[in-house]
Amino acid sequence: MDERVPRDFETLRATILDRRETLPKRIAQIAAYALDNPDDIAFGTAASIAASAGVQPSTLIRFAQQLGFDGFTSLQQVFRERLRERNSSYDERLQALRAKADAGAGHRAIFDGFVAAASTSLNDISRTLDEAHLEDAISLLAKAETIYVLAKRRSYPVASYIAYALGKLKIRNQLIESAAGLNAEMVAFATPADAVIAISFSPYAPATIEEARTISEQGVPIVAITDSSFSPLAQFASVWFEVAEADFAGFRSLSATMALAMALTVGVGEKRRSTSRKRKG
Amino acid sequence: MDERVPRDFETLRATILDRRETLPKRIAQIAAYALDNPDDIAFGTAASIAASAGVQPSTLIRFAQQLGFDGFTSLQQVFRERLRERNSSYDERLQALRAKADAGAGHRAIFDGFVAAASTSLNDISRTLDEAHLEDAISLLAKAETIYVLAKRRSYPVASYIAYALGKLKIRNQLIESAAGLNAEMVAFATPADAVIAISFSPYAPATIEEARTISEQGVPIVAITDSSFSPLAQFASVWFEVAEADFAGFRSLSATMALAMALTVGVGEKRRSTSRKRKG
DNA sequence: TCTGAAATGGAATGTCTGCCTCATTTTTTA
DNA sequence: TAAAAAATGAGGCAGACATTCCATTTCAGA
Repeated sequence: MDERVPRDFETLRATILDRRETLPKRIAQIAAYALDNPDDIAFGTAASIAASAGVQPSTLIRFAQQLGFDGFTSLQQVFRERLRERNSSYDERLQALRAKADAGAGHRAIFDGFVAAASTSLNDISRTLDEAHLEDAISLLAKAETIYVLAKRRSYPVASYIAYALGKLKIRNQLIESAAGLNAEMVAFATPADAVIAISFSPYAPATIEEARTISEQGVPIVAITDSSFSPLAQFASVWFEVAEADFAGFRSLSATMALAMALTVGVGEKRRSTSRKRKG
Repeated sequence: MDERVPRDFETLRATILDRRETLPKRIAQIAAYALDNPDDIAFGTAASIAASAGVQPSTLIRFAQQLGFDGFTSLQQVFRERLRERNSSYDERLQALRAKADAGAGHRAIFDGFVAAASTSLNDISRTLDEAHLEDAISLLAKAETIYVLAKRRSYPVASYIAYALGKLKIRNQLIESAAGLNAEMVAFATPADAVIAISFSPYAPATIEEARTISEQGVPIVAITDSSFSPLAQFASVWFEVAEADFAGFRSLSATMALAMALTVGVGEKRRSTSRKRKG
């Protein structure tokens, strides 16, 4: 192997596309197959890949050598590395991006950081979400006459999207925002036949906590989305979800919370539809 | 292999964690290693993995058999499948999840769908974002005296998060919401020394378009986030970004828009800091 | 402490691997 | 068209592979 061997997948890909025209027929056949089915190259054996691509194993090795590798195995490493890297812990990537952004690597690095933070958060919640809690929360909310949505500051965008989605689904809801200063009155309307979605992360907005306390004392069931079991919200909640959002440049991602919020909202919509069908049927 | 063999990685993971306590010492050692280094299991050979984990190859096979597989190779398939799936086009996964949710596969499927939609959107924007546009937009916004943030309905949550973040960064800003009905007056205050971030997706909220038109006629530069070059927002904008958000169950993800919005916000913060440093120095 | 069972280590085994070689076919060049 | 060069196919080989087997150690219960 000389020094010009493509070591990463993108370079390899470019090299192949570049030489495509000049490659012999069978070699080109493999080249096309390799770019179309990179996963097969990564995991298959020379024999199995050759069979899938409709060539002899020896041709596969010649293809690798033509690209400067010393054999099929070296070529395969590049395809494996690609899967590894794509899949590599987002946490590590996030660390690297943070360092890069700190070093002043430009605005693209900041953007990449936010994307990575969002991806990390989605990954995390996807692994940790408790399905039973999800079912419980949806059942609880589906029974409510009015769903109150409670969140301030950083969590407020999520609340506003929930309110928007509930409205679209024609589910009666009330967003409790701080602007108008009428929160106490709004909260007082809630009865045990209603339900609340409350969202708050550390540092917990005192108003959110206070309103949650008041409303829970009125016997209104609460579904909480928060960030740890020590959260003051957790103690008032009938069901609560722990969502760990990764942060970047001092701002936490909302992507995981958003995904959960939308699942709750649409889940309630589905549940209501299927329940009313049953009643009618 | 009987029918209870874990076929997918998550089930396998759960099974291992479940049995962790009851496993023999060496087997447990491998179990821990496998969950910590899944990539090594996927790519390594029985000998190399055993060496890394500090056990004999035969133990590795016993581990696989204890889980119900007929050998190490079968176990390895699960770890390989995991990499394949993770890497497989999110679009395909999303399609599958939509079908699943339509078939009434429960609320977990809905949640997975929103997570996949968010991931797809993040992937897309990561590939397509124009770095030059990002720089232009940040320069433009960094020069503004006041940043007006303009968005309704579905885009409003993004606007509210931008406003929150700008406030945290002590950047003067004004969120133009529909609630108070004072939009016309607010818009009238904007001068060419200010700037606007406008966000709107199809179907474009008429109010957003109208306000954007008015404000651009006043000579105020606009940074737009929208979903196609046919968007009416694009024609008023000095810089505009095309963001394609995947949708699920009728609701589009906001994750890509959020990431871009935060990059703009924090980018402006950074730029202001470095500019003021230069002025002082 | 003794005894049987379970767990472990390590070498032996037969299969399958990648790669080389050489005969044959196809393409290029004069 | 003939000769040379390149490309291809297919069989064979050495080595690496997963797996099995058996001797030894560790553990549990009486």
